[in-house]
Amino acid sequence: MNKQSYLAAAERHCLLRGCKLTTLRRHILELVLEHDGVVKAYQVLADLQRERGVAAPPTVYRALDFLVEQGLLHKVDALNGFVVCSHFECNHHGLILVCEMCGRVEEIDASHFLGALQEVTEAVGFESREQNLLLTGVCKACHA
Amino acid sequence: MNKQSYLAAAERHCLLRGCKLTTLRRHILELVLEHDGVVKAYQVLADLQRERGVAAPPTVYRALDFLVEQGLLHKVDALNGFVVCSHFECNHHGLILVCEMCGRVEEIDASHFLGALQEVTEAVGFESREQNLLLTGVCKACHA
DNA sequence: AGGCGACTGTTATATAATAACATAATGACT
DNA sequence: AGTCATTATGTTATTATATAACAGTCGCCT
Repeated sequence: MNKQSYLAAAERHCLLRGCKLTTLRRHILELVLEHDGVVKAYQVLADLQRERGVAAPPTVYRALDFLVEQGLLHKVDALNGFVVCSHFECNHHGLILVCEMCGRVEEIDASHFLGALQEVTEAVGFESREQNLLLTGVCKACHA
Repeated sequence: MNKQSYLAAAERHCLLRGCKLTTLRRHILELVLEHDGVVKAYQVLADLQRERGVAAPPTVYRALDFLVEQGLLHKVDALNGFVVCSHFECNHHGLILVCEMCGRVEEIDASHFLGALQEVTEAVGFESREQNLLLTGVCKACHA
């Protein structure tokens, strides 16, 4: 999916959910899209400053948090970063594979798995929040 | 397992692996054991300072990194914290459940599961590092 | 117009982690 | 014992990540 159609889909997605993809938020989303794979908040901040002059951390963090909340981005805790979600429209449980070498990200659907996972945790009385799982490793390209 | 036998087991573990559980590292491990669940590096630092006077972040981080490397602790990225590993002796693939309410941690074995997960990732040519998975949610006690 | 709610701007600060270099302890070898 | 290399720890400073708190703005509703 190219950036334009992604952004259009994101617009629709927000409309459906009754939330506002404002100019700023859309701008931040575009900045994230400019990069392959995982992007850091302060990288986005730098990009924003380059295009717009001054900008402070909260501006970026608030927008990123919004985008995560709407399912448009995932937060990658292990790397203190963010990555675009490629299947925000389907109700999915993604498994996010992050390459340690190149930083690129692959998101595969693992709904059946994570469903089973949920059963395991429920067996011990633990109610896990819906979330995406993340694995780090080495991708096909870098592994060769 | 109580703290004393845990520490004794940790000693053995390190001996077997040919690495040194020095006084400092052991001390840090004890400090982590003092807490239930997830502990933060700066909390450990504060504990250490209380007992020993001055101490700087690298002292703590280095020890924590060592303990993670030896499998005695897990790093909990989502919370910027650390938690003791309760099964460092068996070669396990743990699934770590962190309660958002109380911060307590439950580690269950999910080897079969994570083995299957590995197959899925290999199918797309991704070689995932051995790692423990972590889920956040609400534990039995807090859920009631 | 006025007021409400949301979004955004701004300043300051809290929290987390590491770089770089100095010193000390350990162990191997002669 | 002496020396050398290696590992571990101490120390200072800095970088990186994230949030608190408050001020201003904008759109929208009545």
